[in-house]
Amino acid sequence: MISQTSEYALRAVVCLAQHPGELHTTTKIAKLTKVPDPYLSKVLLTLTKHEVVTSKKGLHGGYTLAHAPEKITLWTIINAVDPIKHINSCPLKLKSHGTHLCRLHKRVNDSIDMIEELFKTSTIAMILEQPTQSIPLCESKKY
Amino acid sequence: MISQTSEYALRAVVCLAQHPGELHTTTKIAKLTKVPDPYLSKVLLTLTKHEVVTSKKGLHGGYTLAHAPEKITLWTIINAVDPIKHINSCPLKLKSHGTHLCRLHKRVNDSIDMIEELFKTSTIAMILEQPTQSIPLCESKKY
DNA sequence: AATTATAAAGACTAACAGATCTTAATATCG
DNA sequence: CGATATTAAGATCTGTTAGTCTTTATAATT
Repeated sequence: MISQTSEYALRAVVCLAQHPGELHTTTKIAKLTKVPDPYLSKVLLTLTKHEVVTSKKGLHGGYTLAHAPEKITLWTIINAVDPIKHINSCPLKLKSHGTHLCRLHKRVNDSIDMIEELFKTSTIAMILEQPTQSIPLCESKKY
Repeated sequence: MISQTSEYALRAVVCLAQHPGELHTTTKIAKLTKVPDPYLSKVLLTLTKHEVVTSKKGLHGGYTLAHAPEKITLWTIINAVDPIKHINSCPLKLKSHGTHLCRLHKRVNDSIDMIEELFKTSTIAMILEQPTQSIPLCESKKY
């Protein structure tokens, strides 16, 4: 339902949010999030371009969040790496439907709208809010 | 968000539902739904195996719905060709999370649950209910 | 029985997402 | 300045999904 890339991006951002202000190298994030290191570097590059995270090059460089966790939604992240596609016009290209979807495509698109809305109203801060039994990315109860 | 294959399957079933009782060949459905003919035959095969449609071989054969449109939901169809995968346990395989998801994966899985629920409560009969401005698959107002 | 139209099945190809590897650019530190 | 650790960028490999093609099995008609 959501792509592997999106899942990885979410993990990376959550990881950075758990250590506010600190710079993390790709390798470190990769280990903490269990994402393949070289692939993660691509994902982080995309997140940088979309200004979800900021990067610092060179020795002692790394990544950090570009904004406060309250300002970053799941949608921001997903949309950066793998944008949600809405059905804006008839997939069959029927002229008479045009932008006025039939019930079938309306219904499918409604579900997409619904998910997008949920993601837009879910901030990283909410994800980090204590306490639940499981802490994102962490094996124990502390992080 | 939903796969191309699912979209094709939905179209095919809607198409059959619009002509109740009639047998349709793959080629005919392909034309009406604008789906590539040889690929559609694969999709229809899957739908047959999941008893969404029934097939009749040989001369004057074809496909028809296996059940009344009221009994077939969008979920039935999507689940047959491209099942919705839920997050049942921690994608990072963290032992302490196990089946108890953290907030991140809970939130993502909630969205999947939500979509599934919408699809489960959407029948083909509802899709065909008259009238809206656009009739599924049809260019004009008549079918 | 022969012919024909059809679904079923499987082999093959193409495109794309996911994942890896290599090199270049850049910043820090001694 | 030179060495080093890091991101940036791009080339390449791989596996999956989408799409095509060919052959086989089956049923109806003549």
